[in-house]
Amino acid sequence: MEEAATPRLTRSQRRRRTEERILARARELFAESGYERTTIRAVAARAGVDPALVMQYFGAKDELFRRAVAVSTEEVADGGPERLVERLLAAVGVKLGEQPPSSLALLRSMLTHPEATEHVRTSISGQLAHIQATIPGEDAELRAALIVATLFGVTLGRHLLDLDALRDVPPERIAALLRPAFTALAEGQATSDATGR
Amino acid sequence: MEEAATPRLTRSQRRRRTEERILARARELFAESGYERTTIRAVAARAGVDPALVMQYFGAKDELFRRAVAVSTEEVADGGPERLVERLLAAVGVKLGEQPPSSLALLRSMLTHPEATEHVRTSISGQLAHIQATIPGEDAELRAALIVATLFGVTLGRHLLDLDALRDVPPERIAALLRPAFTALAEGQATSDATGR
DNA sequence: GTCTATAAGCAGATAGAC
DNA sequence: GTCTATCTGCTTATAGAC
Repeated sequence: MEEAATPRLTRSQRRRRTEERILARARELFAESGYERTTIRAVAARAGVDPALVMQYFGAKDELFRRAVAVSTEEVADGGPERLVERLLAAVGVKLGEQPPSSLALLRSMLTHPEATEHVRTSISGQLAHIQATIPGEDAELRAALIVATLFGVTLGRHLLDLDALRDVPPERIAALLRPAFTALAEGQATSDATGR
Repeated sequence: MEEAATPRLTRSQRRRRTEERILARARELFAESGYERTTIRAVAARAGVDPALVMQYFGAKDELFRRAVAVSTEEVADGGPERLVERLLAAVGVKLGEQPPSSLALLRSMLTHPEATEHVRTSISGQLAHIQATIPGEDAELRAALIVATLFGVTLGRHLLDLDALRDVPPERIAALLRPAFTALAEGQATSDATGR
């Protein structure tokens, strides 16, 4: 419509790029330091823009965080009960490979940022319900919860606590060791007399 | 030495009591909201004292936090390899019973407060080394790490994320379901071919 | 459209009155 | 010894100049 000299990128394209860059840097910082310790100023500095611009684009810090963690909701692949353990181990592989920064950002703040807590709780409940549905027996819910908790603990230990014993281990080795444990949880019989009573 | 009217509590006793009360309330708040969101003012308000008094006693917020989480380093009871699983399950019972507020305060901030992260990492490494020493085979370290991670995940899910599926379950039931899984991790053989390669 | 300047609020910490 | 009043610094957020 106008006589613009057709720049290589239109304004809206440039805007989108800048926005994406800010978001990427925000994810990094949220993943490193959590919600509270991450400042708009630091995000802006790392993205090479003015702090006011971040506010202009995202309105408020809450909103920036929400956008930064928005992507991350995974699903455990569907399937019959007999292949459950294999699918779980595949999930282990995924969780222990490269985790997307958006997930790490969410996990990092999950214990201290109420909204993040709720997000994680919902996500876990979803996985749990899904696994539960393919486990037989009346202990299904608890068994599913223990499986999810294990997955959870390993992911945390590796990516957020950086435990030496987990950090540099190939996912396949972990999956191999976890297989009998998951099998026991998913299919095994409960042993009574846990307390020696 | 002096003519004091022997009050029911000496000044130093009163002081110690007040200090303990502040510490207890601080633990509660740190456990609920984490380090960042807990303010000296809020601690003082809950303890019914003046904010300046808290500073007087503890000097700085960091120091208050350090004192609040100081107590919590547990040990997995010692013993030979053959009883390892039973000792682990006993630890489950402990971890799933009432957790001391100092532990919860530490755990709540473990992902976002660098000092807390380090504290937890050290504590976990200690447990890990201990368990590792009683597991045979060359996978000992990794197996121990997976056991600790599981314990960790369950504790977190129950006490900090308040997962419905874990919150109200008697520790004995959880221990019973966990036994075969721990046995598999502590004594079982690794199955190869985790990736289907 | 982008940035400068600044407002407004809240935190931890301090100095000094009582 | 305990509290009042305040300082200093840092944050998010806004208003307005360029």
